[in-house]
Amino acid sequence: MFTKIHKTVRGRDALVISGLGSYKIADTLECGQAFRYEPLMREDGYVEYVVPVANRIVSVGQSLPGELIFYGIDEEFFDKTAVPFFSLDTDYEKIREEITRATDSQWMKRAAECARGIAILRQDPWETLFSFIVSQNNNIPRIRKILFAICRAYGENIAAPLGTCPLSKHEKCPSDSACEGCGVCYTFPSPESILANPEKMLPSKPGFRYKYLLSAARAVAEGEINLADIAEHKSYEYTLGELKKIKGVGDKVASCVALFGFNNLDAFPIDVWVKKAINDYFSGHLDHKAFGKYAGIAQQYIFHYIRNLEKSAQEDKN
DNA sequence: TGCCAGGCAGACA
DNA sequence: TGTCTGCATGGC
Repeated sequence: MFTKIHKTVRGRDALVISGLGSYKIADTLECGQAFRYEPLMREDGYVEYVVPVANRIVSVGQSLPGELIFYGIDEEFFDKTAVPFFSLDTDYEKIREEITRATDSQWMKRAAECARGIAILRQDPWETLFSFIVSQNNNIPRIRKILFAICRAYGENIAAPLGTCPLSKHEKCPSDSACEGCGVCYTFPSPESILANPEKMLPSKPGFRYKYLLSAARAVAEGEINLADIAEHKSYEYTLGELKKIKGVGDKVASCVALFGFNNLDAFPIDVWVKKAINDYFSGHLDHKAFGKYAGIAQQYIFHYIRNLEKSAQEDKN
């Protein structure tokens, strides 16, 4: 269990959380499960990110694994909202050991070691659903770009009063009136606001996904699927079945939403990267059920590791 | 310049 | 039931 201490860090009031095992905020945010975050600082082993959490701008920094520094949030918001969002109440070190024990594959053991510190966030189900529809046949930088543009088009700026967003002084956010440079400082558009003016999405260039985003907005707004009911049900199979009722949502998107939006840790999304890992390192077959209720976390380790391997190989080539 | 990306639906065999 | 193809667009 973690401990909380209020103190001044880097000249700012902060809530410092210790005892989080190997938790790494950079790997957790940048491992492909979330798209709306913005790195604010990376220097001398210190990283800091700005993340919208439940319509508040949260600034979180880290110098040491297992210790997070939250700026500008009160303890009540931390306990009720930040703890579940960042999954700080889950012992990922124990889960990682369990996953390592469940496999004979040395490659999988290395993947678990490489991904040490990654936690599965508990994101808003609607935002996760919308985001992973955008992710179809797309790359992460472009997914972020599209989502940021859509948030700017529809969302309400939550940086008010002006200057409360740390990004307002950031080079990526040159605006002196509000945070118009990125999508982090905006609320995520509701299904109803999308339906009220769907054409506003078009300048964000969602491409062929436009019709799928509309069908998702319609399904949620008109009650064909009930996200609160799915969250209450807590079963992966039920979540998958409900989400796949939406035109444009297949196994991959539905299982990502189950994992990252509904915390179904047994979900096992198979995308091009995981498929490649299974083909190259598991002789074309991987029984994910061997990882039991943590299959989704094992999947994220595989995704993270294979992408890092490919990235290193590419850097060696250049 | 061309390949590819956290896929999916529809056509066809 | 399984395989193939078109879809929009831009990152690399």
